[in-house]
Amino acid sequence: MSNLEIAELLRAVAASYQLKDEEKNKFRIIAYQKAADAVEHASSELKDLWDEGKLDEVPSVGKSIGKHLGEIFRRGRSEHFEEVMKGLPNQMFELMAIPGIGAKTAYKLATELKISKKDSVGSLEKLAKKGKIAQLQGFGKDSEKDILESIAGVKVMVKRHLLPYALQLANDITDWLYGNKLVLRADPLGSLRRRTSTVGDIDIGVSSNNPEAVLEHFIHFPKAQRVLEKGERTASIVVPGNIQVDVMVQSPYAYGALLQHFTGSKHHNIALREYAQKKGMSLSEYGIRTKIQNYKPKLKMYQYSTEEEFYRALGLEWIPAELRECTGEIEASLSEKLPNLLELKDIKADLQIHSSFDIETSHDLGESSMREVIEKANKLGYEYIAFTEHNPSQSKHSDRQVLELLKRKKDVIDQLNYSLVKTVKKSMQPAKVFVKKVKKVFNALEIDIRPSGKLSIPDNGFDYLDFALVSIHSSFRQSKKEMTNRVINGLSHPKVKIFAHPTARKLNEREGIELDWEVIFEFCLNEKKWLEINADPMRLDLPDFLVREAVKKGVKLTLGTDAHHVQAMENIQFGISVARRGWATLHDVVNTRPLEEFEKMLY
DNA sequence: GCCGTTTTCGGCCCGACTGTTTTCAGTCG
Repeated sequence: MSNLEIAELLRAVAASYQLKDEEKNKFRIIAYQKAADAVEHASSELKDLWDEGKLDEVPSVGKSIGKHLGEIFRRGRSEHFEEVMKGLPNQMFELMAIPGIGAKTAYKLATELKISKKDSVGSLEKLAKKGKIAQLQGFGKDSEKDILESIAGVKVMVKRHLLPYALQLANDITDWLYGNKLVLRADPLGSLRRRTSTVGDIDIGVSSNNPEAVLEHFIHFPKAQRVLEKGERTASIVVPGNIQVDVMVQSPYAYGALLQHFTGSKHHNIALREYAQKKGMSLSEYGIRTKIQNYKPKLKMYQYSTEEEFYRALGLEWIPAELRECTGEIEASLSEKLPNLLELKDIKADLQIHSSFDIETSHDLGESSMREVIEKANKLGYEYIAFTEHNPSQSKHSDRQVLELLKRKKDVIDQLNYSLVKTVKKSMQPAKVFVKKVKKVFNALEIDIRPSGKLSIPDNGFDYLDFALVSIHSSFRQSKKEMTNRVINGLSHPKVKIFAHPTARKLNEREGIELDWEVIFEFCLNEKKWLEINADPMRLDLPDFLVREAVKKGVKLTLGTDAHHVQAMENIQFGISVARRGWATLHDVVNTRPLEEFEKMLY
């Protein structure tokens, strides 16, 4: 059972309790919902944790739930869960996938209408179209219409959105908002601000003294397909692709509280409020209510215009948005141990770039020339870069031909380096403005690790390289053990320094490979190998939670864009976000080092 | 059912919005 399936099961159990004995113990319901969230966000498979006896490391999974899950892993089912869910129609759990339908509504619909077991959602849709829902007690024409619209939304639901797409959309909306003079500030918040790898909804905070006028303007966003709700302070619309956009307005005096509230994550906010409560404070998007002795309403509301003030009022250092996932950031802030996170300006090189120099590669070649890439690297202020085309395809070449191609590339790069040295010397003439320029380009290669663990170039091919990256591009479904051995073998050559896009995941397309990360981390640490954070928005690989583990262990990281076109070199910002989400500092990332230091680290 | 910076017992985040209601329940973030 996957984590997602377990989370669904726990939610079903929570829903069952909600129907059966809400009054008796409503906190048990919350406990199951919390456990479901925790399981869904867990960074390891629960089955693996259970195997290792580490189930109690998952927060919100305690003795009781842990015992039932153990039973599931051992026997495939839990008697207790079955008992709790007994007598409830299966269809109701499926209907709960429709936004706006919770446990009680789902139960009512499932029991009072003849919902098909096979396709509950489709069946409900048909009945709604016949007007059957509106006839039920407690429902009406409007709720029937809402349900139909929600079902239509579920049907065209697209996968979660990649960061560049979500950022563009958010920018379009804030531009539209700024078209209204009453908007003092508009900021993309939520998961977009936290820079999660993919984004579901778009959340936007607005500072204004006239919320109603601002919301009225917002719902007329030209691309709005329908308005989900509009109140005094918040409104939600749907834009093409069934993407929900939520806007929340706050006065400039209290805007700091809104920024904090709406950035989340949910778990960070809950933890923060629990912490505040112990200090006699209550947090909301309006500010902080604090207990005051001899004060009439007992609680006095304080407003904060900035987030920094808001956190400070709680006795905390401001926490960077990327860290707000309830994974220890509050404790770190409290003890002034927040990491000094990596920043864009720290990066001195891009360590994965594919040029158009044709060495008849096994996978796609880049589209920009080496000259164009160097020019772009100059603009980005880099000190050095690496050309990392794929290895020449093996099937189409003999070893001798591969060596020939590698030599050709080396000759060209040698020439390039020669000309770079000359221009650097020239630019160092006195009285000239010092411009940071690329001083050296490295001759590297991205080499496939074959299923056997062998690399896809002949051994003497390494003579032509400064260093190499290795990566998985085939047979993604090997067992964890096989895959781990394969990768260790692939990393073993002394000139192999970087394990590129280590999980080989493609967001929205395929899961990553299975690896024994403990073994990989250990190997990298001992053998001085580096794990890449691939900044391609489709990859963002190493994923943030593994970056965090690597950083804890002291494993060094590299950032590379995997650019196949100069434009894509700007994606480095997304790699930075992943590094920050993994608590990485400048010291954890190799290509923050100046050229001379980097060269020393290579050998 | 979970959990511990006053606690192994006694708490458990906080508010907005909607529809069907005559004061609130359900859902969501």
